[in-house]
Order: sequence, then C-alpha cells, then structure tokens
Amino acid sequence: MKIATWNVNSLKIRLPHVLDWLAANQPDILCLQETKLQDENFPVAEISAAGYHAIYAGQKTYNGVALLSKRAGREVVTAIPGFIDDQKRILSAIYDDVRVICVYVPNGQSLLSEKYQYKLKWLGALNAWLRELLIKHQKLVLLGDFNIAPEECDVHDVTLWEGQVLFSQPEREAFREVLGLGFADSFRLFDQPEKSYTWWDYRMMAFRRNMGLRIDHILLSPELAKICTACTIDRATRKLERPSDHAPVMVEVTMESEESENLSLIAGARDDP
DNA sequence: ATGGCCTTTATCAAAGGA
Repeated sequence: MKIATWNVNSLKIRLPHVLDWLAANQPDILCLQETKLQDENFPVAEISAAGYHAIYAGQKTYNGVALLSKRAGREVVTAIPGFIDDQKRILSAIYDDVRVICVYVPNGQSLLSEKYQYKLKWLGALNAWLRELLIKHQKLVLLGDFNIAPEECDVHDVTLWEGQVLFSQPEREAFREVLGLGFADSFRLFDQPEKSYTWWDYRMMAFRRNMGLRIDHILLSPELAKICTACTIDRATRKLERPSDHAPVMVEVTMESEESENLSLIAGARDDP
C-alpha cells in the first residue's frame, strides 16, 4: 500500500502535475494540501477519470485539503473534534483498516505573530485528538505539511533558521510530542541522502542551490511503522514547469492482505512444474 | 543584500505563504 502527501499550492494550477504524478506513481492514497478551492470547484471529473475517489474540505483562496484514493474512504472527519476553526486544514478517513489523517498545519508567519500562537494552539488540539485516536485505532497515518523542520539535519542552514518560524523550539517540541505519543517519522526509519528536503523557496534559486527544509512528513503508528518498507521524497516534481514549492513524500507499507497475496504467488510459483 | 517568487483576489496592488 502506497500512501503519499503533497502540498500542491493551488490544485487549479497543479492539476496536470497531480494527474501525471498519480499515473506515474500509482499511490493508493494521495493527500493534498493548499488546494485553495471551494468544494463546488473541486475537479471531481478529472480525478475520477484518473481512477481515483476524492474527498475534500476546501475554502476560497487559502488552505484546503483533499484525499484521493483508489478505494473509497469511510468515516470522514473534516475538523479536530471540539476545536473551533474556520480554516480547512484537516481531513481524515478510514481506508481498509487504516485511519489516514491529512493535515495542513498553520504556517505561523513569525514568532511575534498571532498566527504563531494559533499554530501552537492548533498543534495542541491535534495532539489531544491523536491521543484519543491511538486508543481507537491500531493503524494510523498522520501526514501532510507540518510546517515544522524537526531536526537540524532537516534545515539547509541551521544558523539562518535558528529561532525562526518553522524551526523554533516550541514548534519542534510540539512535533516531538507527537512522536512521544508513539508515532514514527517514517522518513527516518531508513537511510536517506544527506540534505533531504521537501520545500524550497521560489526565490533565490533555492531549489537549484538545495536551500530547503524538510517540513512535509508521514508519521506512522507503531503497528504501521513495523510494516513500513520505504519512505521517499520525489524531488523531480520541483523541476517541472510551474512547480509547487513542495515535493511529494510517499511511504510504502506491506499490509497482511498484500503479504498473503505475495505468499500465494510464491506458493503458486513453487507448485508450477 | 531583509529583497528576491508564486497564487489569489481584485484591480492597476495587497496579502499570505515558508
């Protein structure tokens, strides 16, 4: 099972990239952030023609999240329960026995901004909800644009970013608290190239100079971390014409059903004279 | 070098992103 996340920075502009990426990578689930579309404008027909179901929670101009999937989801949730918020940043559904939680964590703007306080409150509410979800579900995937670079190795220039929004201690502590609940940062379950990032500023030729941050993440509950076989960042999308400033991240997990399929294939091969 | 780019909405610039 392949599960991916991508902040597309406007699905209207990036729809061709998304359709190409679905065709090339065949994820079972692709979680999108910053769709920037009201629900009535969501490209349902194009996504459907690509062979994907879609659920979405959007608004005008800003934010907006979506889940594209080969199989339909159920038990959809579009907000952190009990947290009053008119910004569309949460979308969750169950696929088979996996609850997927797509998040677009607030940016925060700067440490002095009210938006930074909102970010920390939002992360606090998310943490409390995750605590409840972990009791109810064995298989949880929490993925999206976290707007937090958790460790020094996730930042191209630590001196430049020290104490800045996206890398400040309170944000990084909030991220660590999520890991403390039992979630694993899937990217760090494997050996990875040095200087791996998921976002590069449009300015300053930042991508060409690899001046990036790793702020898009896929976190897995213990049950899923055990069966995760890969986590990769697809930098190639950042080289496309009119790219999103974020690259997609994808995990592969081997579900029991897939294992038994593989076993029967092996058994079949063995029986074959 | 404190800007630089991109998207949206709505004008003929501003706001937000990260």
